[in-house]
Amino acid sequence: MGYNQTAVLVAVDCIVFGYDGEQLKLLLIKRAIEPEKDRWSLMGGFIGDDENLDGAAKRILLQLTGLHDVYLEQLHAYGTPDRDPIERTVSVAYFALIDINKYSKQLNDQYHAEWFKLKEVPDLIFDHPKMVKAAMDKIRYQAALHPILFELLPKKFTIPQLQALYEQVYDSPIDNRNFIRKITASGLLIKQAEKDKSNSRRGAFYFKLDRQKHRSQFQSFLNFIPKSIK
Amino acid sequence: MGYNQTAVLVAVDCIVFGYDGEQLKLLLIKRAIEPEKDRWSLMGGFIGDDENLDGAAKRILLQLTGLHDVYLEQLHAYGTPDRDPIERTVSVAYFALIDINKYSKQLNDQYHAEWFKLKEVPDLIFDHPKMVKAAMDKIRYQAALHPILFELLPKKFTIPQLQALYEQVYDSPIDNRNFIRKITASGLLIKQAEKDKSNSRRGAFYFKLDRQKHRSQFQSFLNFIPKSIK
DNA sequence: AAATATAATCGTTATCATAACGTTAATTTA
DNA sequence: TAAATTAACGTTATGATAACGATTATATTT
Repeated sequence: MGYNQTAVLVAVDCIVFGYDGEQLKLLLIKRAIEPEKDRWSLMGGFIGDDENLDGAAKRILLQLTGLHDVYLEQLHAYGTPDRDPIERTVSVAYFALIDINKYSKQLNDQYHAEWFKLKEVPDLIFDHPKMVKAAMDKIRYQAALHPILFELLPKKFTIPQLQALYEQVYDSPIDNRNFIRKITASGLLIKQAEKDKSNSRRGAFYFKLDRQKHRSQFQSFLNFIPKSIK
Repeated sequence: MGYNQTAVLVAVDCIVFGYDGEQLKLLLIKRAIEPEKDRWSLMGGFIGDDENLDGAAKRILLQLTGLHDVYLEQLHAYGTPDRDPIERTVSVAYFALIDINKYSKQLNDQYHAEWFKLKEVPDLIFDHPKMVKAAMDKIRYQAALHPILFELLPKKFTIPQLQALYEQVYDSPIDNRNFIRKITASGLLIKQAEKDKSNSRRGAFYFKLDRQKHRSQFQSFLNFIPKSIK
């Protein structure tokens, strides 16, 4: 029975991005097993017998963050024969975007997970650096055309927070006046009465995302970033 | 030794698109083995022990078309547990864009390969219909932003051929005068002295792709399709 | 009370991309 | 020679956008 072919392990690795309103960060764990024990690594795991790839990614993300209903997207499959020195493993990478404030696990829990600023990511095992770079490239590409970055924000957020997020994703300053105009023109935001006064004297209004419009306009190729960046 | 996990088969499936100057087509084979023997299928195969995923896709494409140096891009990994009824197989799908005229194998060779017009694709096995749809969606997305469709054309081609290709990809008519302007403004084409007189009385000039510019402008988010389609 | 820091609003302009449509040119067939 | 067919060039109005300037609001610090 079967095709009489060499079977290999299939794993899923998750590149988890989070934003705390100020800094865009990457979630890493300290690898618990040999080889490369105690080095920093993406969270991953092998697929289960009754699980599809998306399901495996969801499960791993739940284990790592305690969160259901996270924005998750398949990135790329990696299959160089020697990418794992112990046993041949094909890895399907996923990236996730979450609101750090929702992150419910204790840091330094069983996985010794930690958030790293994007510019301070440590050395990673295997081909994980390549995965992280590919994920950032994809997010930049996607965010230029679709409103995905809202997935990183809490339910209520301010425009300065939103703008800082875009500026970090593109590592580039954005004109505040044009940014506001474009964002408000998109109709995606609903202004709240309340203000966030933690970061300024005047205070910045909170906004909520119009989920209805977000869904319906997701494919509309909105350009939220200035051309000069492209 | 090893991680003591259940191993599965990993295959690569290729969605091969071709253009003959008139029709955009999909290359399919008649499956030679059980299950689903003699039904139409994408060309696929299992990864070799010393092969990475891209390498496996290249090898399969060479077997099927006789071509090296084909435009090939990873599309998506599919891993539903029962997608292959015989043995669990994770498949990494790739799509390829080739000039049909370069296709060097005899049709009805050992794989019983045949070209099908996109609107006349037969029933396919397993989740191959999903893969074909995903590939078309991705090509439409990519072609709206990058000049990938040139990969489908021969060295020398005419503007009417190019336009017909875009019209088929987007299943939508395009204004010829605006199309020409946009294409010429891109600077990607080099006009030849010779004309193709097979399809019209006046004859259409041949053009060649400026490979240098094609490479350097590939990331420049050119919009070759009218907004109305988006 | 004045200075200050951040948020938000309103406005201007030059440039560019684009859709929609009209017109002319070249060539072969009837 | 006229008709038919396809290719190629031209015009214009509209909208998006980047890059600026200027002003107002708010509450804290000096």
